Amino acid sequence: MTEPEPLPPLSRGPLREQIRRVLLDGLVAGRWQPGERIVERRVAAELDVSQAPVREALRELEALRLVESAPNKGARVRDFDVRDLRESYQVRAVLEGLAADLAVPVFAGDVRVLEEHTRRLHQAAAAGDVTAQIRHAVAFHRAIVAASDNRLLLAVWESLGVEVWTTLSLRVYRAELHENAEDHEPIVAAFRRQDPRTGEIVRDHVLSYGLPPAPAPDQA
Amino acid sequence: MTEPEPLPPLSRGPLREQIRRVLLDGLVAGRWQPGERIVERRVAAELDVSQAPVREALRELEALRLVESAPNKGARVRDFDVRDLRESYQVRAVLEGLAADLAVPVFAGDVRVLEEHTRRLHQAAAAGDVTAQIRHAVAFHRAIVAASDNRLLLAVWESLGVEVWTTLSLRVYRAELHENAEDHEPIVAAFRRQDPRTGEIVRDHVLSYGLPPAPAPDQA
DNA sequence: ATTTGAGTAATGATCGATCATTGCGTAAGT
DNA sequence: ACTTACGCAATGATCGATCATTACTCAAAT
Repeated sequence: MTEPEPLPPLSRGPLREQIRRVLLDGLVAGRWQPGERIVERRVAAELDVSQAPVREALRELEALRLVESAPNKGARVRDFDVRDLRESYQVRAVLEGLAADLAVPVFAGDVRVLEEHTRRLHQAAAAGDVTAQIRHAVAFHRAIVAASDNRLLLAVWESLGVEVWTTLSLRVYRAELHENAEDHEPIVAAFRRQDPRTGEIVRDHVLSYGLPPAPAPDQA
Repeated sequence: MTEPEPLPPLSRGPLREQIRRVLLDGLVAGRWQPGERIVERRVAAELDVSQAPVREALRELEALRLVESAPNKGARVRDFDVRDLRESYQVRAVLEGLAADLAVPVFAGDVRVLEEHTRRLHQAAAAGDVTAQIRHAVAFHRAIVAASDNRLLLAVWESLGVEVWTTLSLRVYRAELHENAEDHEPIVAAFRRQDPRTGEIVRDHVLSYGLPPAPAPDQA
């Protein structure tokens, strides 16, 4: 088995997953506006599939809180607001704070993985690739959660849909991109020296994302 | 509209919800054992419904991590272990800790709701009704999370399925029932005096649930 | 003009049937 | 005996059609 890529699988995975991706892309691209309905049959016809897998895909989007639905009412795109972002960062902060505390002994000072993510984040920033910046910043945070060795914690964190929400927050109301590489250095350093306050540091780092655009620091 | 109860609705709500309840009850009652498969068609035939709503109900159980499934493999009852409980309490601890901090100014010292839950918990304990104990203890914790006024936090907490998991943990391996009423008094008191350490107190309280049976306290 | 209610189109919820994958038993081949 | 390939039953995934609820139109009644 030395073949690197057998062939680009024309249709990989269950249908519902492909549909979910299409819907996700559509939401991120703004094809459906907030408040707009997503009609199961219309999507099904458009993708030339039946209603069933579309339903299932919509359920997954509902779990990500990207759409909301009531019985016999169907799904509609959620109308995001700043409150959603604040709530998200509050929850992320405590989750990732816990993850960091749990991850410190797991990393055991070996932070090469985190350094690699930071490096790519730097590269993306230098190239001005916002999408890649988000992707690598999220990967950085995810690596911490994954290292916590708490499966539930990882599952809950994934259910927040951090990458999609971050992307959307940039699109919907042109929020600032907080994820700059420098901010992650202190975190890497904390893990490197196995600082008992690493959780606290990570928590405050995430929490700072949800804060107003950063007050002018030129006043003592 | 003064009629108190028009009629006990013979079949309320969407089918999938009724089915979900049946499956939940079955799991809690031990009708399906850990590791056992739950076959969509068999359940459908047994309840005289079609496969579709059963599928949807199973998806919800999967979200509660009560069953696990892989594509084309179907669902099977998860094989819970102590690790699951430990993970659950760790996550609950930070979530409810955050909720408590957010809820302090919301309660503003008015803890009548929490007192009521505590009172009922006492009653249930006195009556030896374990199920009611769990129900009221969970309601107590849920009240704190609900008071946090963070919708995402509440949604994430609900997704943990605390009540079902607590009940199951008693059934599967006869875990101890930690939820005794006295333990909740310090929490109520902290909210009453709006203690800035309330979050910390709640966090430690929840975390203590996941600890071993409590070491003998007779040694200084 | 406003309200009420029948009628209807749109669409979610559910159904019964079919397609496709998996698991497993069985037998030929070594 | 062990391995491999074939065939079949079980079952998840998907489909096309039907049922049931909702949202809406519009006209008659007030």
